[in-house]
Amino acid sequence: MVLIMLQLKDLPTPDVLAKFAIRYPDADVTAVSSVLQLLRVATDLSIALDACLSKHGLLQGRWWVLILLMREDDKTSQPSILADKAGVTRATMTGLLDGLEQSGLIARVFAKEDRRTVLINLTDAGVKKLDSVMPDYYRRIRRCMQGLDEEQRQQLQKILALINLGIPALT
Amino acid sequence: MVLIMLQLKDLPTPDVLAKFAIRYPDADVTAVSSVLQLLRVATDLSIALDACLSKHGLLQGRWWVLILLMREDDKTSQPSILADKAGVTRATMTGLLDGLEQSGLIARVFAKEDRRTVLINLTDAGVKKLDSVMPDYYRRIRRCMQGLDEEQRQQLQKILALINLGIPALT
DNA sequence: TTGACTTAGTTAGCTAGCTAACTATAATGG
DNA sequence: CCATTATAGTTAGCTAGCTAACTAAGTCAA
Repeated sequence: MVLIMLQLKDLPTPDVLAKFAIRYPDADVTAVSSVLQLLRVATDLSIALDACLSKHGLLQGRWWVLILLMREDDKTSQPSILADKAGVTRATMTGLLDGLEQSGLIARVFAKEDRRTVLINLTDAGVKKLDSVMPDYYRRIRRCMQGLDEEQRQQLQKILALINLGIPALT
Repeated sequence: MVLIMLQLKDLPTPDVLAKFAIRYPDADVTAVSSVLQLLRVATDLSIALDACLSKHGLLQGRWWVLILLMREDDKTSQPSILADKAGVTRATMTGLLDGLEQSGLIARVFAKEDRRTVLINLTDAGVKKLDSVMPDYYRRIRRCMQGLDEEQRQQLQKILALINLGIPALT
């Protein structure tokens, strides 16, 4: 997964927003500030999680591939399926798998029935790597979210679902 | 601003999360799913906004620089200040300004009092460009957020502020 | 006043995404 | 049953971030 946006260190103050709202009357001030804050917090979260992964020698893209493989009962999948699930192109997946194969965390096996397809297998080393990363990762998420009670988490998910509904209106 | 993360097309279903929670008892299921959904929605939002900007021939980084300049009363700033406000390195800002200068949207002027500093000025063409982009951008944000009433927007901002407080605990 | 340090900006080279073009294999239909 | 089309994966080259190293200019203190 890869979200691209500026870090927005300098969110507009209410008076800056008001000034822009005068010049551009279409501006919905609370909508804009909500969206910007959402992007800002998500960016900071993503950067912090990246830092956690890099301590374990992983990058977000590669780590996500390991998780997708771990979800499979036989710890096996295919590049095209992994690309769809991770939301990257097949070309990008080729690169991610190259890195993981070099580190010995996955193995490429050619399929017998269809010689076009490659089976991607999570190796024992890959399982071991995830087993060392995930507890740390989950502990950090827990600590980060401990200020929110169960009701607030549900509110957040509901609100995010509403925003998600509105995203098609953007394009 | 640039947020980096996978697209997470395939968020874990509750039963996948539960399976992982058994293997990794530190997992806080509602915390993890909230964080992942937050990253997912923010990613989709960011991609949709990028698409909007690219229709106007802009990229997010460059557009953000124009906005920062528009906020200044004299429509002028410096590369280092812009870099800090945008949350990018000075090297990155050099590249962004190169592109904007080539398009004629900003101009570099050497300062007289300190010959190290370069003054960045938003040109008339830059103002015109923003005046054509911002109304469209604001209209889209409005439409995207129209499903949320004022109370929900406040709830969102409050919850995001709480998460933001927890982010230092991640590192 | 000159040598060491600081600051502003740029350049060079790295990364991990992307698209487009390619090879190899399989499926299909006239 | 062979020509066309579709599918799986890879390669090549682009982009916009990054870090590290650099130049040029200003500051400060012995």
